Amino acid sequence: MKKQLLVVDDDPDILKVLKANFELYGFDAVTAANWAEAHDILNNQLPDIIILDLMLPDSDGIQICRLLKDQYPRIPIIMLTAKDSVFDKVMGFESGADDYIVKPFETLELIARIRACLKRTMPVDSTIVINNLEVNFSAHTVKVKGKEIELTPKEYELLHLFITNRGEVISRQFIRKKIWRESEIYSWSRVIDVHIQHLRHKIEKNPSEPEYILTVSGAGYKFRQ
Amino acid sequence: MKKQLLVVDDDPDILKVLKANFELYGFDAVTAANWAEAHDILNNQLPDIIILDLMLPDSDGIQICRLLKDQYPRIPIIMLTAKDSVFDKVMGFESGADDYIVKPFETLELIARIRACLKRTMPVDSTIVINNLEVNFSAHTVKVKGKEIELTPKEYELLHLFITNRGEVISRQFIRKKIWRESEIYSWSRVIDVHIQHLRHKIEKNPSEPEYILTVSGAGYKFRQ
DNA sequence: TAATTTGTGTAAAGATTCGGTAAAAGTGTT
DNA sequence: AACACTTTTACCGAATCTTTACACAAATTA
Repeated sequence: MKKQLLVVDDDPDILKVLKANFELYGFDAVTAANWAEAHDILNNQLPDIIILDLMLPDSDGIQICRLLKDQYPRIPIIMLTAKDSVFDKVMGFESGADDYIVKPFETLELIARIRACLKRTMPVDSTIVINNLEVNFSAHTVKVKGKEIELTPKEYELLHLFITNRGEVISRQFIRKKIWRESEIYSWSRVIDVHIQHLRHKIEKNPSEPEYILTVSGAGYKFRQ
Repeated sequence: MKKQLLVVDDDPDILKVLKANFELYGFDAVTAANWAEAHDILNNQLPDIIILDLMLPDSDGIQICRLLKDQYPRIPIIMLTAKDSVFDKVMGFESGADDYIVKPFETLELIARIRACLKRTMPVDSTIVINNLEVNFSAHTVKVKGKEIELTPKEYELLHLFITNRGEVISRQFIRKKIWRESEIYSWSRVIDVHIQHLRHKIEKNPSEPEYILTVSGAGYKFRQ
C-alpha cells in the first residue's frame, strides 16, 4: 500500500519537483500551495505524513503545525524551512514537528527522513497474532485458526486500519477519510457498516457477538487489544 | 519518570559535556566510550534511546546500528557523526537510525531531536484516574474499581464534559450548549437530569449520595476534584 | 406556623435513532 | 456474459433518548 504524503509549499516549482520525486520513490503525493488548500484536503482524507513548508503566504507555519498536531496528533509532520538557527529549530520541534529540514536540502535525505518517520509510526512488518487471528502485512495474508482466508481489497484495508490503531476507537468519519479518501460517499451511506459486516463474517467465530471488531455505540468501532 | 539515554562516543570530553547537558535537561544519561562498554550496559539495562557516535575505535558504527536495531528494534537510535554527505546520511537511515545529526551540532538541537524521537516512540497512556474511576478517552473506556462499564453516547459525553471541567460548576445551560448543540430541547425538559441520574447509577457507589457528580443547587453540577 | 414555590431526584412509558442485516443494484474486469 | 467486488436500499429490532408524572426537600412567602 502506497503511503500518502501531503506536501504543503507555496513555490509551485518546488512542489512540482517534490511531487515527481516522491512518486518516483513510490509515494502517493498530494500537494497544497497554501493553508486553505491543505485544510480542504484534510477534510476529505488523512495522509500518512505531512511535509510542511514554514513560509506559507496565508499563515504562520508554527501556528499551523500546532493546529495540525492538535487536530491530527497521529500524523507526523516534517518541517521544511530556510531558517537554520537553533532557535528556529527548537521552536519547530516544540510546536510538534517530528523532523526539521533546512533548505536547500537533498531530496534523498528528505526521502530517507520520511521513511524513518513512517517506520516509527507504522511498526512491525512481521506477523501479528491476536488470539486466533494471524495477519502478515508484508505477505498480505490473513489466517483464522491457522487457516488462510481471502479478503477483498476493502476488507483488507479495513482490517489494516483496525490493527494499526488497535485499542483505539475509530469513527466512521476517520474510516471514510482513510479508506475512501476523496471519493464521494454520502454521509448517510451504510457502506462502511456493510464491509464491517463482511469482515466480521470472515474473521469472527460468531459475527453477532464479535470478539475482534467491537462496536462502540455513538462513536464507531474498536479493534480488541 | 526520567528518560534514560545511552550515549556512546569515544571522545571523553564530548561525553562529559553531553552527559552534563542531558542531566541539566532532565535526562538520565549513561555513557559508554566504545562498543564493548555499550554492550555491557545493554546487558543490564535498556535505555529509552541511544545516542550513537559513528566513529568508534573498536567497530564500524553502521554495523553497530544494524546490530542494535536487530537486537533491540524498539529502542530509537540517533546517529552523531562528522560525515555530512547525502550518501552517509542515507546509509545511516537505512541501517535503522531514527535521526542523523552532523557534527558539530548545537546541544539544544540535539535535545529537541531526542524529545521528538521519544515522543514518537512512546505513546502516552492517557488514562485519567480519579479515585475508583479510570477513564481513557482515546480507548473510549470507563472503569469503576477496575471493572469496565458501558456508557451510552450521551452518558459518555456528559462524563467527558465533567472531567474536562473538573472542579468547576457546570450549569445546565452550559451542558445543553455543549452536548445538545443545535438540537432543540424545551427549556423545561428534564433530559439532562435523567442522564445525570443514569450516569450516577453507573459510576457512583451510592447514587443518592454521589461522590463524583455533585449537585450544586440552583447552579448546576460539579465533578469532584 | 402553614402554605406555596422552587429545584431536584426518580421511575416508567413513549418516541426516536442507530446499527445489523439481507437483498438488490451498480461497477468494472476478464 | 460471467464474475468479483462495491454500494445502495429497505427494513427490523434493540439501544438509546426524551417526555411525563410524581415525590420530596429546601427555600420563600403569607
